[in-house]
Amino acid sequence: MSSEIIETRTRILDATVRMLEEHGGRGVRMGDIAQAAGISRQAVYLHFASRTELLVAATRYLDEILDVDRRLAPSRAATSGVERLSLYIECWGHYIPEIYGVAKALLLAQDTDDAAATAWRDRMLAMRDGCRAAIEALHSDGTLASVWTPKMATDALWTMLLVPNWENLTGECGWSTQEYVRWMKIVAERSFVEYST
Amino acid sequence: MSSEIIETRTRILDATVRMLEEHGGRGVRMGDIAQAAGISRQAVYLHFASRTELLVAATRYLDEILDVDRRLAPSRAATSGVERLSLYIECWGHYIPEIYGVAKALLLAQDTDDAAATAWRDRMLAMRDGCRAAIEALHSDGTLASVWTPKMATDALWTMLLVPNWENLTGECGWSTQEYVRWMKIVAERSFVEYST
DNA sequence: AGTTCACTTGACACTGTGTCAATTGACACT
DNA sequence: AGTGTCAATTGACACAGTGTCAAGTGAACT
Repeated sequence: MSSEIIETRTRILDATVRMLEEHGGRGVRMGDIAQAAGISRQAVYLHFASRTELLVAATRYLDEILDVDRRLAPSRAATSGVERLSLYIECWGHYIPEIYGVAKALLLAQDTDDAAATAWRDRMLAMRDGCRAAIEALHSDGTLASVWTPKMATDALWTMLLVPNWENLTGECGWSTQEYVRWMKIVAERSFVEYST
Repeated sequence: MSSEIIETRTRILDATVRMLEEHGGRGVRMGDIAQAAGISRQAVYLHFASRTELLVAATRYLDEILDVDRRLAPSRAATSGVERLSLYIECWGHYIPEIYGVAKALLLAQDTDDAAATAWRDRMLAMRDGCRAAIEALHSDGTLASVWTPKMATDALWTMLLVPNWENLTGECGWSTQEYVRWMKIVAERSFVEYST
């Protein structure tokens, strides 16, 4: 019976991820998710106290499925700062499209819900750590361009990698994920790596 | 009497701009604006058919007051591509904080309203033209870095200049507008201008 | 005196979230 | 067989904010 609880919860999370993915994170209501999970709208509230809580849980659930840690391993194993920067961008750039639906929904929920704003911020701060690590690696290699302090370079790189930029380039500009990754690498290397080698 | 119509309309627009500026574009309701303008909520609808229409009108009104064209003159008068790029960033970077409240409100309205999305997109496309002009200027100077096509460089510069980036750097990272402008100039020059001169 | 027009007041429809209460149906324990 | 538990169901409702509608007020123009 306790396995049934888990099962329904999982079915809701699956439905949430699927629906958000399908609709680009926009206009998916609690009732739609419930319907997709084959239960009543009210039953969703037996497992998640609010829409935001569901979205946050879906984010975590998706992270688990996609195995973020494994994906980040190559970047962590890099032997130079330049390589680390490049591999981190590669990893994140391919990750965004996979989480986009859920991420967008959380991003939109921010406007009306403080809990959603906090959850999103936390998530982005975790991503910032990766940026910091890459910049630190450059710094200790002595290859961080001298115009930057590590803190400022981290902020700048972090901001560039934020979801809305990916959204604009792939949506409005019609870029592919490949092109996005290539762009980010070029901009980041030219901006943060000292020319002279 | 026709001057009274205009007066009330203007009073509403003034109130809208003021309220949005004060509250960072968030959580300002039709009733709040009406109250600030000294009229009833319903009276606002006598002048603007919807919240979105009011926001769009407020944007135009603010553009008029701030005299965008005059501000852009120095950048248009630049004698080199590099100078034009730098002056355009300077201009836009100082413009964002002045329009932020209204811009944010329109940005938020996008989620629920297609008309708002279109209005915002148009606005951003106008800004993109400035980016294109700067990149073209580099290109015809022969100083556009060879990794870029003009179209891709335009997309990339445009995306970097988008409001959410300014928002993250000044909000989350605590940068001043000065620092933001300095950052953008450094990143843009290093990214788009050929080193060798 | 009568018309026009901006504006007011008050009521209401609509949407989506979240809550509450009463009910059903399956399973487990005795 | 009888009882309790618990997930889930149904239906109703509160709440917020936008937008609509109808009737009424008051000042200016003719």
